[in-house]
Order: sequence, then C-alpha cells, then structure tokens
Amino acid sequence: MKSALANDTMIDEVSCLFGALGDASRLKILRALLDAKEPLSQGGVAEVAGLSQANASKHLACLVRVGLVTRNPEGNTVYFSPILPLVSELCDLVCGHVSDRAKASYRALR
Amino acid sequence: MKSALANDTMIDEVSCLFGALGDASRLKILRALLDAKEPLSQGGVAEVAGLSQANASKHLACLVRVGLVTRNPEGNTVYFSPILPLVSELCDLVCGHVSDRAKASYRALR
DNA sequence: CTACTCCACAACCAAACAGTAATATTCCGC
DNA sequence: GCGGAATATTACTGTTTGGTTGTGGAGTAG
Repeated sequence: MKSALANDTMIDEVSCLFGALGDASRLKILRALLDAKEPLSQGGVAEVAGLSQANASKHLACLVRVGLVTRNPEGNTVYFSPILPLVSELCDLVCGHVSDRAKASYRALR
Repeated sequence: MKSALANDTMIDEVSCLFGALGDASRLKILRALLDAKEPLSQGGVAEVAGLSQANASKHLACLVRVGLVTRNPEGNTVYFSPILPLVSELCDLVCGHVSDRAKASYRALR
C-alpha cells in the first residue's frame, strides 16, 4: 500500500506539524508541559522553558494551531496541555533514534 | 519519569531531525522513497518528487545528515533508502493525527 | 581521449522565521 | 470606577533557509 502521505494537502499539513516540532524553543515548551503532569499557564511555561512572555505566547499559539497542544482559558489565565499520547510518542521515537545513532557513532570510534 | 527530551543537546538534535521533516519538499522525497519499495537514485527521487537536481541533492543531504535516509553510492549513481521503521512510523502517527483532526473539525461544522 | 551521465557544491536572491520591545486587551480584586 | 496581573498583538531586526543557476568532479561507455 501507499504511504500515509497521500496527497499534497496532507504533505502541507504534516510539514506544518513537523515544522512546529523543529524548533528548540517549542521543544522546550513541550518538555515543560510533559514533565509537569498538569496543565501549565502561559507564564508557567515561559518560566520553565526560559522564554520571554511574548515569545512563549507566539510559540504556544503555533503549537495550538497545528494541534499539538490544547488551550484552556480560565478566567484571566490560559492553561496549556500537550496532546497525549501523540506528543510523547513522537518525542520518544525520535529521542530513541538520536541516542541510538549517538551510541553507534561512539562505538565506531573505538 | 522525565520526558525523553533530557538535556539541551538532545533538544537540539531532535529539533534538527523534526526540522528536516518540516518541509514539503523533503516529505515528498520521503514519500517517494517509501512508495518505491527499493532504493532510488538521486535522479529518480528528483523526478518522482518533482524537484530540480540541485534541490533534491541538497534536501537528500539534509535527510542523510539527520539520519532519516541512508546513502549508498554504486559506481556513478547514488542510491537512497529511508530508515525503517522510523520514518514510516513518524509519518503514520502524524498523518493519523492530521486526518483525525480534519474529521473532527468537519463533524463540528454540521 | 572524448563525450556523456550523475551528482556535489558555491554563490546568490527572496521569503520565512525567531526574538525583542512596546503596546493593546481582558480579567480580577479592591 | 482604578490598578494590576496574564495574555495577545504589532512592528521591527537579524538570521536562517528554500530554490535557482552555474560550475566542477567523478565515474562510465565508446
């Protein structure tokens, strides 16, 4: 059977989603949300991830837009949560591959 | 336990890998490699994906650099293959999520 | 050696993007 | 109402990046 990348609109959507994951600041945000077992306010995210307020706002908007994070306003503050298990599975897959590659290249040097 | 995004070098590596996936041309290359059940030459990739020769060369180099594609020269031509099952799993995960979201937003309009 | 094919690389341009600073806006407590 | 806290948005800047064109090198057949 054909790959899941059926048509070109799917290609565009998927590239947007992967593109959202392809930035260190946004990954720090996702790490903050994954490590905290509860929703975080935007301020909390910014503090844990080490980003300015405006910067965190922009990156969170991006993650919400592509559907990796949910946005939940309560009164004055907005709480964000990662989409599970999608986000953790993606990170685990890629992290596993990265450390495997690192191990292999380490062994190759001995 | 903590997320797999342990430290900042891991964040950088992972963002590079996701960034490589976050481009429509590179996804078309991966689709070409996944659909063809055999290694493709660079020219074959460029033709199937609809890219110029130089462009395909650059994108393929990017995919090889982050470890999503293997490079296998034979005589004058270079053959490329996707890293399985990593690439197909990542695409399937994200494609599934994208079509689920599309279905949900469709239902929400009725 | 010549001609041809396949690929890599450099230089360049235009578009996209991350980050910042400053300024709204919305909500809450007083 | 007023002031403050939390978030969104705008304008701007510097950097990055995708695409093209052109060129050069490596391999192969004649």
